[in-house]
Amino acid sequence: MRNPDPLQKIPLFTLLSERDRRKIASEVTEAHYGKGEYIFREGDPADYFHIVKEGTVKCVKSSSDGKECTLKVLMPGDLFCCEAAVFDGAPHPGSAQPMGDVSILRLRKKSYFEVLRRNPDAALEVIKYLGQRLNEAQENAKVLALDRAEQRLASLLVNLASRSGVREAGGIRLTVHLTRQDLADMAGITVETTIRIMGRFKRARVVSGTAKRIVILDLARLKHLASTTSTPCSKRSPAA
Amino acid sequence: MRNPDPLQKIPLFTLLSERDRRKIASEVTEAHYGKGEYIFREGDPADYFHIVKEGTVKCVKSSSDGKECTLKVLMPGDLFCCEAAVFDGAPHPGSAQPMGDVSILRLRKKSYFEVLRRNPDAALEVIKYLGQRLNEAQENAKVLALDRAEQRLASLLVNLASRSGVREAGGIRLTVHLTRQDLADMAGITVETTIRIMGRFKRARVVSGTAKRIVILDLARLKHLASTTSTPCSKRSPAA
DNA sequence: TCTAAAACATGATCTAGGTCATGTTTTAGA
DNA sequence: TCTAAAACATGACCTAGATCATGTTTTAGA
Repeated sequence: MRNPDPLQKIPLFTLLSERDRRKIASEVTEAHYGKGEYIFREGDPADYFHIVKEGTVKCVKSSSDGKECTLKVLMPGDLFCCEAAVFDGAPHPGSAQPMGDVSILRLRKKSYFEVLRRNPDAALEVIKYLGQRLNEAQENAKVLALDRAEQRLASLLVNLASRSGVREAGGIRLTVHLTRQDLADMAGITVETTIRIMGRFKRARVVSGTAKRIVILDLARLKHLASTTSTPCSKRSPAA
Repeated sequence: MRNPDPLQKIPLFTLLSERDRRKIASEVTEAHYGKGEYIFREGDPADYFHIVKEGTVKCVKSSSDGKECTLKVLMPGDLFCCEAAVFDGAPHPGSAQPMGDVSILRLRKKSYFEVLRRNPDAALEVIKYLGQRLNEAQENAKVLALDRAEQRLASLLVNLASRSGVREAGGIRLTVHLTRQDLADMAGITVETTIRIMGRFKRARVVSGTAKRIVILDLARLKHLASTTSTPCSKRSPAA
């Protein structure tokens, strides 16, 4: 049984005319990937838009000397490769890797642009979306440029809580599964440092759990830790 | 004597119909700022697009504990505040400061969006532009996350060379005037470190000069320094 | 259920680059 | 042209966090 309009719920497609959306939908193809594979690699030609249908995907960039950083973790509904897809002929500036089993919808970017030309409201929506992404990217750059490890990790967890957190007895659980290594790659620090800081957070009852089940116990405290260098977590006693 | 169509040469406006461009032009107002002033501050309401007409402007973000980082230096023709301007009602996520005397054109964002709705090609152009900016921002984040001070500074200088460099006998001179502090704020390092590294670059005949006159003498070498951690500048002898 | 491979954890160093202190040089404006 | 304020420069020191080394615990799949 095929979904007649798989794009209806994806923000960037809802504003299209129904006719155009159907047209686009008929051109969308679905693909599946597993851990260890690449959806695309840095330098590959960028002819498609990608949409996460199920699972999570990470956008990765690597430096010339082998190190990697994760720019963003994408969840169902997120559109990706938008950075590259807007250039004509330019290759992907980063890679996309599944973090487990995922299904991806892909759409030839040429088709999408044609349709956007006929749907100005949708085009403005895309402008808005890119503006938000740009904003996030710059906020991220600020954190990387100015904050120290503990603050970076705290900021990251706060962001993740709002993007993938579900309320639960005693805290906010992250639905994305992130190992310490994943967190490290996102915060621009090493695994060891991440483990140590997460250990402190744990002892202070700010977060709990590992990869499969990370729970934010004290969001307020975490926000505070993200925004000040003056009271690092280590200095405080583990809750009276 | 007033320029009848000041927007004609600005990339994001050339694709508008002449009629719309004139309409927009009639709504554009010009403003002047001097050193030490703010064009807008973080948190201010963002109702306008801004275009640099003359001079240079820097986009700045500051962390909660006072430190500042410079996200980008904007030159004549650059459009800014695009990050914020796309949200409805959201405030500016950063400040804009002139780096000397500047003239700025400002345009109510509502007007621009109305016009974009009627000019799909121009809207796609904006999408493209934002995609590029997003790309730059992510590239920047990568550098901040993975590279060390020397590489960051080298990358920065390479970028500046391509954005504001003019060929000159013996090298590429930067038309923007940047103090060591400015470079530091862009690279996410301290002034002292910047001065020391620039000193090394100078001794190695890779760059020369200060603020008013920075010249890149050896772009190839600089590119190499930007992309590898294995042969830092200090280790090499200052050219045989 | 067992087992190998991930993931998590912790301690012992080491160092890039931050911080502080104290000049010198350049620049701008009176 | 003089002078105060920026900007540039350099040394001494110190720490956050990287690196390396060596476990333990958890997870997945046979």
